[in-house]
Amino acid sequence: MIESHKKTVQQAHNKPVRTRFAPSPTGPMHLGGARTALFNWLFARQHNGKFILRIEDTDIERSKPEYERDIIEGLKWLNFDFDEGPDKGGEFGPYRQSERLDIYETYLKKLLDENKAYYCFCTKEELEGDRQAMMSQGLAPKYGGRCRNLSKDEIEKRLNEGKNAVIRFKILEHEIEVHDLIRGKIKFDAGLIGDIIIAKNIKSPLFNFAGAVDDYEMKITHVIRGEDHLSNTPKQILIGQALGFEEIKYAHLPLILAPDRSKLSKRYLDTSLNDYRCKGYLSQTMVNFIALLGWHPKDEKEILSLEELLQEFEIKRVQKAGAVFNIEKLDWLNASYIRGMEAVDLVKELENFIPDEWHKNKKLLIKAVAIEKERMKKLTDFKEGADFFFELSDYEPKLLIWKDMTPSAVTDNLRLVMIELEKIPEIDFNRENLEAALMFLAEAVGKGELFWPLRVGVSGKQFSPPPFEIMEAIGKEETLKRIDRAIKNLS
RNA sequence: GGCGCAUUCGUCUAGUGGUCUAGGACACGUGCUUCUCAAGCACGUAACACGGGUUCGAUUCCCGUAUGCGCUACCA
Repeated sequence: MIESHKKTVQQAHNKPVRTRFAPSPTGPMHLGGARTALFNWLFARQHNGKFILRIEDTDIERSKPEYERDIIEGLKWLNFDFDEGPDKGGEFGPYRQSERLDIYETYLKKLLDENKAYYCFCTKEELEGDRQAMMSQGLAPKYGGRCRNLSKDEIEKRLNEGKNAVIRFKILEHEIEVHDLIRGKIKFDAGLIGDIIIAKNIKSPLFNFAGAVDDYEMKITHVIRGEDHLSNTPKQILIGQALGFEEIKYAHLPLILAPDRSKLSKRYLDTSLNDYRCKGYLSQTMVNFIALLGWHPKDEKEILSLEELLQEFEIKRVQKAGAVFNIEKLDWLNASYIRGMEAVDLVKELENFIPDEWHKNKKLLIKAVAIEKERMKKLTDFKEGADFFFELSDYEPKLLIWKDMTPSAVTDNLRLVMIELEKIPEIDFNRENLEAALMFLAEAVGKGELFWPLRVGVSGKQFSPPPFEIMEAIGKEETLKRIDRAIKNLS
C-alpha cells in the first residue's frame, strides 16, 4: 500500500523526493514549526527522499544564532533527523541563506538584465501615501509602478547619486493557479499583487525571492508549510517561472490555533516546543499530539509512535481547517505515554526534573517511579508527588484520622499494624506479604480504619498510592519508623 | 477595504448523496471498583454555522450570507 503510493509519487516527478523545513531563526522553535517539520520529515522518509533543513536568516536584524540552535535542538529532541543542513552540510549547501548571497545576486542580475525586475527608488513615505490612496478607493493596495519604466540612463544616474534603491519583480497580470496537495486548485489574480520587492539591494534578498531560488537550487520537490504562506505561493511561482525553474508541488497545512481560535500566542499558552519539554512533556507525546492536530489516521487509533506515523501518514488526509491546541488532551496523551514506559527508562527522562539527592538511591528511585508513573501527567509531577519516598515531611496529625475515629482508636490500630509488620522479615517485606499480613486485621477493625491512617502515616499525604506499595518501596525499617512517628504525632 | 482559505459534539476528529437514530478520542457527568488519589470498566450529556438551490432524497454537490483565520512590509 505504502510501497505503491511511494512509486506513484516518484514516477510523477521522476526524481527523488526532497522536502525542506525552512524556519527563520527569529524565535525559538514554535509548535507550528515542529508540526511543519514533522510532516516534511514524514513525507520525505515515506518516499525514500531527503529531508533538508534550511535556515532562512535573510533578516539579519531579527535572526539570532541561539534561535538556530534552539531549532536544531528541537528537531533532535523530536528525532526528526535531517539529511542536509547547516553544519551538517550536503550537496546543495550552504544551508543558511546568509551564506548564499552570491547565488541570489546572480539570479537578481539575471532578472534585472532580462528586464523582469527593476530598481525602484520610491521612498517609504511615497509608498505609504500610495497605499492609503488605493485603500480609500477600495482597491487592492499594490505598487503603482512609478519606477517600472525608468530609462536606463535615469536608473544609472540615480544609482550613481547613491540613491537608495530596492529591486522589484515585475508581476505580469494574469491568472495563476496553485495546485495544493491538500486543498486542490487555488486561483489567484496576479493583477492584484503588484510588483513586489524581492531585494533590499543586490546583496540583500528578501524572503519570497530567496526561498524560490533555494527551493530550485536545492532541488526541492515538495514544499510543505503553514497556511500562512498560501498567499505567498503565487509570488514564488511567478518568480520561479521568470527564472525558468521547474514546478514544485505545494501542500499548505492548517494553522494551529489558541483556544479562542485566534493565532496561537503566548497570551493563552506556551508556543515554543522547548516550553513543553521543560514542563515535562515527552518527545513522543509532542510528536503524536502534533501529528493529530490537523491529521487523523484511517482507523480510530490515537496513540501512534513515530514509526507508526511513518506507516500511516497520508498528506491527503490532512485537514483544511485550523486546529485548536487542546492542552487537556495533551496531558492525557502524556500520562498515557508515561504509564506505558518502563520505570528505568522513565528515570532517565526524569534526570533534570528531580533533586540530585534522589538519584543517590537508585533502587528506591526506580521503585518510586514505578509506583508514581500511574498517576503522573507530566515529568514535573514526580517531584511533588513522590517526595515522601525520599523524605517524609511534616504533616497535619489530623490527617491521620479516618472519618470520625478518635485519635486513640487510630493509635491503637497503628500499634496493631506495627506488631504485625515486626513479624515479617526484611527480605519478605513486599506488597503481597504485607497485604496478606494485614488483611485479617483490616477485616477485624475495618479497612478504612486501618489503611487510611497507615497510608497517611507512611506518605504524609491526603492522596497517595496504596500503603503496601509505599511500604515495600521504603522498606521495613523506614516503614516502622514512620508509623512510630505517626503514633507520636497523634499524642 | 481587497484577495485567499476555512466552517461536523466545548476541543481534536470519522464519515457519506439514502447505511446517520452522525462514529471515536479528550474533557465533563453518573455508577462500579476502592482506605485516598490515579488507573480501569460501564453508562450518559453533547455537533453536520445559516439561507437558497440541484436532487425522489443532502451533513455530503453548487451559490450566497455570516463568522473565523491568513496575506495585503525594504518580516518570514
